[in-house]
Amino acid sequence: MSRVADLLGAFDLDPRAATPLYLRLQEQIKAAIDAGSLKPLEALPGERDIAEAFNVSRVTVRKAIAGLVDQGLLTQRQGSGTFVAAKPERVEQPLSRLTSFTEDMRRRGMTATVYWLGRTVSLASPQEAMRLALSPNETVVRLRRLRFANQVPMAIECATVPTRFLPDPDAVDTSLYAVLEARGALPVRALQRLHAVNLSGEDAALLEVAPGSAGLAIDRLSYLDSGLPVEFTQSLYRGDAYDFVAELNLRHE
Amino acid sequence: MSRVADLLGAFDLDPRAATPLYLRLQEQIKAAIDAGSLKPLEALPGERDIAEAFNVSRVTVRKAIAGLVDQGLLTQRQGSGTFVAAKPERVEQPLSRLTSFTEDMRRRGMTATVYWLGRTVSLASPQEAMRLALSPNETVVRLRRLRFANQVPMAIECATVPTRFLPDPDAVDTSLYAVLEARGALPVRALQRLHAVNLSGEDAALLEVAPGSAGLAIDRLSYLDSGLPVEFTQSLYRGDAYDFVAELNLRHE
DNA sequence: CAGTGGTCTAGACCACTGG
DNA sequence: CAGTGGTCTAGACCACTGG
Repeated sequence: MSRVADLLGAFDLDPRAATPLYLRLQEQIKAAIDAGSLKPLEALPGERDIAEAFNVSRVTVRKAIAGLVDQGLLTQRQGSGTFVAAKPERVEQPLSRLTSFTEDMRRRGMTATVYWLGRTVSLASPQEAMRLALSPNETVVRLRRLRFANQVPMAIECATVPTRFLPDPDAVDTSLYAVLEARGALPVRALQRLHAVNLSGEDAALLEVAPGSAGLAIDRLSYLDSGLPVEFTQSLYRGDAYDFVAELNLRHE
Repeated sequence: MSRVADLLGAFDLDPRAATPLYLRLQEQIKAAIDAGSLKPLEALPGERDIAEAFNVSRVTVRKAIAGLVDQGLLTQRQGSGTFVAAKPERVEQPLSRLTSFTEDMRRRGMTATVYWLGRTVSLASPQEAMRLALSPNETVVRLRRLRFANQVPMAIECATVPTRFLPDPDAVDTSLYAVLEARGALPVRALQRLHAVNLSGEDAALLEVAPGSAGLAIDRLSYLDSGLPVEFTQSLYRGDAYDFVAELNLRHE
């Protein structure tokens, strides 16, 4: 038995079969990887050897391999060979997580504290009414807070929540999300819009940076599972102290 | 002038050119779509006609087309023909998509153009070697570009790619990802880190804003499905002209 | 240097489409 | 039916790798 057949198994190449040759060959190779006869980082036989062993043309072998490379099961290096891809090893967190400042800082090993700039209840502004899908005479709670991480001012945060979901602004201590969760109104999805701004003198002073310093302006609109908007938050983060991290994935169509 | 050349433009097929024939042909077809001489839903000339007109083999034509089909720009129907895909018009994009600037702008209905600031090949810096998992004596391609959307400067982008994945910096025209995809090294996952900065005089001048204006600094490290890092890109976006949008989801534990 | 993958050709036959 | 894309062959030369 040849080395190739050893690794990849026997191959029935009935030319009258319904599925194309290259697809059957692809399945063959895939099976060998799944079965473990080809281990991660191990090299496949050369394309010419596979072609000869299975009595197909090299183009057909390449087409079979190309599909597996696309799928990430194999990698190719010119002049070197074709190799089984390394184990995925994902231990990561989900794509994009919706987190509160408090939780975010705790995960980074920092202590989150808050200085209250204001908590008020008033009629929704036309802009707020539109974003939060409210009728014009509904009321909202506004929570303006200065956020610290390890005593360093990090962000100015202004959250707007319909009183329907949060009747009492004084119920919020450090975490708005904790209170919303307790009231059964925890947002599960959010749309976030983010751009860079030069901080005004007033904002810069609160954040203890020079006027005109770069800041990150983040607008966030959060939704319940039902699709109802719960919270609209405008934040200003210090550009020099905050990193926004995201994991992205390629669309699979 | 033949019908094919009419649609796809003249083609210089210097056989000694650095970039492969099929990639140049691919660019040609793409350009015809972008320029509008091939409109959405319109049929391309037959593969045999293209091959004859450009004096290349049909296999080469098919490989060029295959890449564009993968990118979603073309669709093929056996027995019928190859057609320009319908306008993108995606109402909502998936959670977090890994996109190229070119693609991003096209989706926003803007035209992306590029001014090259430099393309070099050199040894990887220690920092680059670490991020891209290279041995210290490996070489990288550095692509420095100024990105425009509708003639307005939007971003300075500096991409670093191991020559292992991109041997020839001149192969990249507008889209690095298109070239990487053609070379079978399309990243499928990326980690992005983003913060606000005040733009230096030099960067501000390139972006046509006042020195010290706020900008968005985005570092992105992209990975193959195998987990191997492919590309490290540092970008500076104009704070006043670019919105970064993300959809977030609550962790499900 | 031998061996690898990367590109390319000129041809062939097939299944399918649509007038 | 002519024309299309889908598959496949047997060969060639290239750039690159790594001993």
